[in-house]
Amino acid sequence: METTTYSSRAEALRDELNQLFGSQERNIDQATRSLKVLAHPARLKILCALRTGEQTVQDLEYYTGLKQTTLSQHLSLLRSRDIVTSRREANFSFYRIANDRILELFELIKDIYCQT
Amino acid sequence: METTTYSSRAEALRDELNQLFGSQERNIDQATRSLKVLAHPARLKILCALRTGEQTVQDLEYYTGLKQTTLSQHLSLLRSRDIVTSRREANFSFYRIANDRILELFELIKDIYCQT
DNA sequence: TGAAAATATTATTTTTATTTAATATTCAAA
DNA sequence: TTTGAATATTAAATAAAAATAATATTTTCA
Repeated sequence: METTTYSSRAEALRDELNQLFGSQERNIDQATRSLKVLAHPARLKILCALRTGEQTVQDLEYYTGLKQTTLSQHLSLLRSRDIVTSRREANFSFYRIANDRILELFELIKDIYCQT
Repeated sequence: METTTYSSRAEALRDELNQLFGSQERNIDQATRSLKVLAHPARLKILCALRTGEQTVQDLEYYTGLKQTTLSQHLSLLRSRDIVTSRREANFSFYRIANDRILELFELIKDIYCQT
């Protein structure tokens, strides 16, 4: 029957293409999860604040106006996706943007959406 | 009382900083909404397919393996955030990446997460 | 030691996004 | 002028993310 033939052709083509960017299936998931973490106003604000260097949680609390517990959850998410890293000194935590690629990505986003 | 003083100082600082990137409040929302739309595996796949030029919905159906109705919704979202544009010819719709900035953003994401 | 400051975690509720399924539109061609 | 192909829209059900609130950890210092 026509429909069966047609859809199996479609499926074959799709499979072929999936194979083509096959191992990228995982890459796409990686990228998706990172982008999801970036895609939140509070977390973008945090990155704005970290743009020029590391900051304490307290500073970030001031910057963002978030309550400690909420901020901490956002930071935890950002850390889990390797967007930021942290170090502890006494009972202060310092956060910074994880690496230059992420900074580059953030700067591009800023350039696109913050035309000065 | 101490707490009141403390928190009002914090608030003042926060307000000052909000004012500092004040009009960016809107920019941050803009960026957030666009990033949210990018942050989905199906929609990233669509962009992969559109990377080299415009495609029909049918082609995208093959590429992504999504059913027509789901794909159409994703395309609608991408269009609503100006990530893609579309044109109609007969009863085919052709989609393409909206502009070079978006393409640039996508390419950077690809570079970061698809180390070949 | 134990109290307090700074930060982190967990559980619950609320909100938002996604999928699915059904239906509608638009256009071409018989 | 109605049939079918291609695409779009809407509504409902499901899943995922966020906010809130309560509590826990970690470290310093009296």
